[in-house]
Amino acid sequence: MTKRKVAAGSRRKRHDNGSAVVKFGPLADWVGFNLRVAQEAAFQAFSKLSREIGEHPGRFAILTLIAENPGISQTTLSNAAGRDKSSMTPVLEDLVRRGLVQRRKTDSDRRTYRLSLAPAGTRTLAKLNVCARTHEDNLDRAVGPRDRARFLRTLRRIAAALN
Amino acid sequence: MTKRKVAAGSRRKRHDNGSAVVKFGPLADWVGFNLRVAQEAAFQAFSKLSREIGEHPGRFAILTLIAENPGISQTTLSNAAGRDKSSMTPVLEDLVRRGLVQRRKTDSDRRTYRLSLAPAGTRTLAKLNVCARTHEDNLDRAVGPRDRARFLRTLRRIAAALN
DNA sequence: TATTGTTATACTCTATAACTATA
DNA sequence: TATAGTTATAGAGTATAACAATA
Repeated sequence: MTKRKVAAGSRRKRHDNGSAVVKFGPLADWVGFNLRVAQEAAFQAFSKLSREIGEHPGRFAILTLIAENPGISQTTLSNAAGRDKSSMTPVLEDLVRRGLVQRRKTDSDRRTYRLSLAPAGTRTLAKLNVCARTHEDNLDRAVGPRDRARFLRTLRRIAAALN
Repeated sequence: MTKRKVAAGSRRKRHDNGSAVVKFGPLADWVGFNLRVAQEAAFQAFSKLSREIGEHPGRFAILTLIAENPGISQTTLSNAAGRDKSSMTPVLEDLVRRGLVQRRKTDSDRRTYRLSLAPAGTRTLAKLNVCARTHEDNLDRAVGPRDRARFLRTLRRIAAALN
C-alpha cells in the first residue's frame, strides 16, 4: 500500500493514509513517555486475556487483595488499591451480586463490612491467575530473565519515590 | 513480627481507619502490576506539574508530535498517539480555540487539515518541556543513572512485544 | 468506493461532596 | 465529632457508527 515507486511526488507524505512516518522527537527518550506506552500495551494485552474468560481486568487486583486479606474492610481495600472508597462501591456491588465476594457486618463495629472470597470468587481468581501467568510469561520474554529482578526493583523505586 | 503481647484488643485491626497493613501476596511480584503502579504514580506526578501551569498532561504528547511533524494530519496524529481520530477532534478543537495550534486546509487534498504550532503553542510546549524535565529528573533519580538506558530499552521491548 | 474529519452517543473509570448509620 | 459505606453527580478520556465533503 502506498508504494509510490519511490519519490515521484515531492512531499514527504503523499497520500497520508494515517500510516506516514512520524517523528517522536524528544518524546522517544523520556522515561515517563516510554513508561506510559509500555504500560498501555501491557494493560491492553492483559485486558484481552481477561475478557476471554469474561472478566474485567481490574477485578484481578481486587480479588487478590481480598483473598490475601480476608475480612478486609472496603476502606482499607480502597486505599490498598489506590482509589477512593466511593469508587469501590459499584465494583463490590458487582462482585457480591455475582457471588464472587461475601460481605458481612461485624459485631464490633457495625459500620464496616468484612470482605472475603466466596467459592465462586476463588474459582474466578484462579482463572485470572492463569491469565496473569500467561501475561507474565509474555512480559518476561520481553524483559529477559536476566533483567527481570532489576526491572522490578526499578519499578518499585519509581512508585515509592513519586508518591 | 506478630508481636501481640500488647494485645489489649483481640482483633488484628482494632479501628481500621483504612491504614491497616495489607498483604499484596503474589501481586507484589507481577511485572504487570508493578508496571501499572509505577506508571500511575509517574502520571500523577506529571499531572500535578502540568496542572500547575494550567495545562492538561495529555496535551504534552500532542503538542510535541505536532511540533516535530509540522503539517501532520489529524488521522496521522491520532495513530501516532494510539487513539481513534474521533478522540482527537475535541482535543484539537480545544487547542485551536486557545490559539495553540493552527489548522489549514491543503490544496492537494481538501479533506485534510495540516496542523502546526502557533506561537502560543510553542510557548506552552516550552513550559510543558520544563515540567517534563523536572519530572524526568525525579524519575532519573529513582531509576538511577546506571540503569536508565537499560530501563528504557526494556520498556521499549515491552511496548514492541505486546502490540 | 475509500478516506478525512465531525457528530452523536455511550461506556468506563474515577473523584468530590453530601448523606446515613453508626461509633 | 469522626468514620464506614452509599448516593448523586460530574468530568476526563475513550470508542463505535453514521455522516458530509472530497478523493
